Amino acid sequence: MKPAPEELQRRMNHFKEGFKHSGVKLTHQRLEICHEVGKSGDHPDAEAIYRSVRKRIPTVSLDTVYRTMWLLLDLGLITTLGPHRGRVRFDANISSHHHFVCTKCGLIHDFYSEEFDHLKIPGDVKALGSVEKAHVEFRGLCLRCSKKKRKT
Amino acid sequence: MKPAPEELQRRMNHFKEGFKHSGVKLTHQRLEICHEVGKSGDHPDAEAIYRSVRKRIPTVSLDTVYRTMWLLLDLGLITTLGPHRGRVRFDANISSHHHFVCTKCGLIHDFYSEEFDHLKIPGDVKALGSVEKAHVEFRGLCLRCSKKKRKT
DNA sequence: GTTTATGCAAAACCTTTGCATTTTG
DNA sequence: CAAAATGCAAAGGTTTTGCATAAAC
Repeated sequence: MKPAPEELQRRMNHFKEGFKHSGVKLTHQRLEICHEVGKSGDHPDAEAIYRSVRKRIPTVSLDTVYRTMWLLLDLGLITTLGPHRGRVRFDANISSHHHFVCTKCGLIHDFYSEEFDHLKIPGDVKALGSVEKAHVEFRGLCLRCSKKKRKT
Repeated sequence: MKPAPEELQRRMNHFKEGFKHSGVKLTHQRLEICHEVGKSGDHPDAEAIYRSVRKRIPTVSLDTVYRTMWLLLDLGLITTLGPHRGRVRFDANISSHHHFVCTKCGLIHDFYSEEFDHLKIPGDVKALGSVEKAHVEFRGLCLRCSKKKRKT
């Protein structure tokens, strides 16, 4: 499910705009990393991005990939899937429930909703496999983080 | 948001049943680990569980905690937050979208839905903070994994 | 008693950091 | 040119593994 060429173009512009806007330098490496991430249809990890970029810039290093990805994340130009930076967390609550996640501090709060437990599954999702559970995640800032001054 | 005592009891029974059913041994350590996880209202990482359990079994080791958690996961008695074991993955798709996640192989597939983009936010969630985005995740087995024989 | 799980220590793995060098604006 | 970013190598943190000992069935 790779993005169409126009979509990639749009993403690249968005990345470049974001960089300029925040005054960070548009280096060769960063642009190539953005290009790789932007054209990926799956959800690559740092290693995968590193491998791809290395085809074009053989001297690029893995830590530059990480630095660039966290930069993109801080600028709100990408999101991450999975655990808040590294650690796996476990959920003992096997009854169906949903989460509010603070994008800043990583706080996760459970909530329950009959309605969300039984969301209608779209046809194109049914085609992907058998759905066992629906899980809704609301992302935003928790009260505590809202109070702190924003950095922008 | 710790579970009520009855709920903890229910969870413990569920854990024990699951263990017996699959023929793994009900060791002292495993039961204590289950107890700690079961009574946790937040979403602890391995280290946090380890620290708690060590108060009761000072000689317990961190790797036993990990082994037990993965066992619980394999038996479907807990879930993890974040799709796959450990690695951070990045998502270049900044337009609002949702995911189908295969709980077995970790495959993640994007899909779009106007409806899910604008889910009504429950009152108790509003009280937690400001919601910026809604994200729906359907979990199940992808076609490929459904075809493979189940291990049970 | 046999099989399975544990604890330890060491390894493997993923991510970050410090610093000299290079590149960007 | 000044400020910021890169690459390298080494460190930091998390998770896994091998193996002898101990515990469960």
